[in-house]
Amino acid sequence: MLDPRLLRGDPDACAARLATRGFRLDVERFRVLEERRKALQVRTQDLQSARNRGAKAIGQAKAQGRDIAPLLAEAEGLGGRLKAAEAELQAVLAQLEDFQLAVPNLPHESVPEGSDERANRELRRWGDVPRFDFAVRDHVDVGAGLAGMDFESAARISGARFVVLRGVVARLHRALTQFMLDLHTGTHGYTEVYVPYLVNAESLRGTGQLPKFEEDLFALRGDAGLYLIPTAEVPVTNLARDRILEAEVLPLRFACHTPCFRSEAGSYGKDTRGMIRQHQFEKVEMVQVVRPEESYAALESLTGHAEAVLRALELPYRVVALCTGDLGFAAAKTYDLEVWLPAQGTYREISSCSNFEDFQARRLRARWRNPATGKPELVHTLNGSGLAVGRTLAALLENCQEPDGAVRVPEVLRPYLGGLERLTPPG
RNA sequence: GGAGAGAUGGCCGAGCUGGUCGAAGGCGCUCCCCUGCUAAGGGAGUAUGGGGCUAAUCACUCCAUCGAGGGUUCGAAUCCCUCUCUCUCCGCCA
Repeated sequence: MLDPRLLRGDPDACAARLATRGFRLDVERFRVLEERRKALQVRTQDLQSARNRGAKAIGQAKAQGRDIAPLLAEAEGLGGRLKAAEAELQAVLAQLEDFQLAVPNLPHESVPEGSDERANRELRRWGDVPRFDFAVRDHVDVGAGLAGMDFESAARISGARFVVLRGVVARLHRALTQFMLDLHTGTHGYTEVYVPYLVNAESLRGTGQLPKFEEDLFALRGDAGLYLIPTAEVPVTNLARDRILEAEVLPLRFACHTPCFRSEAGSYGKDTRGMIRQHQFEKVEMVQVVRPEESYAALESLTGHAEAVLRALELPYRVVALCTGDLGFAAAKTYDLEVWLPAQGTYREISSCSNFEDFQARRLRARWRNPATGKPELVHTLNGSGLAVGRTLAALLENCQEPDGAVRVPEVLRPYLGGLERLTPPG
C-alpha cells in the first residue's frame, strides 16, 4: 500500500509514476472518495464528540444527585444520527481501502522505464555458456535417462504441471536444497526458519497477493479460509506483521525452504514441458526486514547471496534489472537472476530479488522503533529466491550433462551426495 | 471432539456491582536532581492509529482503539451474542 498522505498530497505525481509501470490510477475517483471521506469523518467525529460530552455531563449530574431528565432529552435522536453517519463513513472507508489495496508500489527512481520485459536492462553476466559437441538434451530427457524424472506418473497422480523424481535425481533435488540452506545460514548470515505452508487471507493481503491475485493461488475448501503458500515470502515476511521491532534486532534475515504452490492461471501453453513451470515446486527463500535507509544496500547484498548459489554450482547466469512495466505488484525494484538453459538456448528466470520498501510493511503494520525519533516507523522488506530448486535442478542437469547421458556433479554438491562425482544412467 | 479458564499499554498486571478509565501499580525506557566511584535514592515524563487546523512529520484540538465483530445503553475495558486465539483436564493422534 502506498503512503495515504503521499497519495492524498499529490495524486497526480503518484499517477504519473504509476503510469510508467502500466497502472492507471483513477485520480478522479480517488478525489471523490477522499472528499466524501473527509466530510463524513468530520461529521461523524463531531457527533461522537457531542455524544461523549453528553454522556459525561449525565454521569456528573448523576454523581451530584441532580436531575438528569433534561440532559437525556437533549441526547434524544443523537444516537440515530450518529449510527447513520458511522455506517456511511464505514462504507466510504471500505471503498477507499479497496481502492488503495489495488494500487501497486511506486517504482524506485533507478528502475529503467519500459512497458514490458524487452525494456529490462541486463547488468552483468557470469560464467561461460557451455558448448556441446553432441546433441544437447533438455532436463526432461536427461532426467529420464537417469531414470529419475517421471511426468507420466505425476500426471496420473495429480495432473499436468507436476513431477515425480526418483532415485539419484530426487536425492540431487534434496542436495540442492540442503546446500542452499547451508550456504545462506552458514556464510550469508541468515537464520533458518520453518513456517506454515497454509496461510490465512490476512497474511496474503500483507505481502500483496490479495486481494488482486487470488486466481494465482490454491485455496482450501472449507471455512478455514486458508491458502497454500505461493512462496515462503508470505509466511516469513508475515513474521513481522503487527510487530514493533527493537532497532537492535534489525536487520532480520531469514532463509526458508518450502514448497510453493501456484495455480499458473493464464499460463496455459507456456512451459508445458519439464520442470520449469509447475503447480508445486521447492524454493529456498531469503527474506530481510531492514531499516529503511539500508534497504537498497540490502537489495544488492541479497542479490549477491542468490548469485553466490549459482556461482558455487558453476551455472552461467545473468542479472537483469526489471523495467517499470515488468515489476511485480508490490516491488519498488527487482533484479532477476536468469540461468542459462542450454536446451532452450536462452537465459531463464531462476531468482527474483526485490525491495518492497515500506509497501508490504504498511499492509503488515510491520514497524521498528527508530531510536532517533523514539517512534515506531515502518520497516522495509525484501526477499529473493535463493534459489528456485526445481529450476536449479533443471539447469544443472542441462548444463552438466555429458555425452553418455551422465551428469557431472558440481564439487560443492558432492558432500550432499555421498561424494558422488557423476550421476550415471542405470544399466 | 468433550469440559473449564483466559485475552488489558514495550512487558507484567489491577479494574470487570456500567459514568472524570486511555485505563491503578510494577518493570523497562527517557530527562532532571542527589550521591566524591559503583550501587542505591528523589522528581518528572513515557501507547498507537486517524481527522481537523497548519508551510509543518511543531503546536492546538477532536475521534478511535482494553483479542475481533455485532448488540444493549444517554454512556461499555466492564453487561449480552458470535468468532478467533491461548491455557488446563479428558478423549484421539504423527
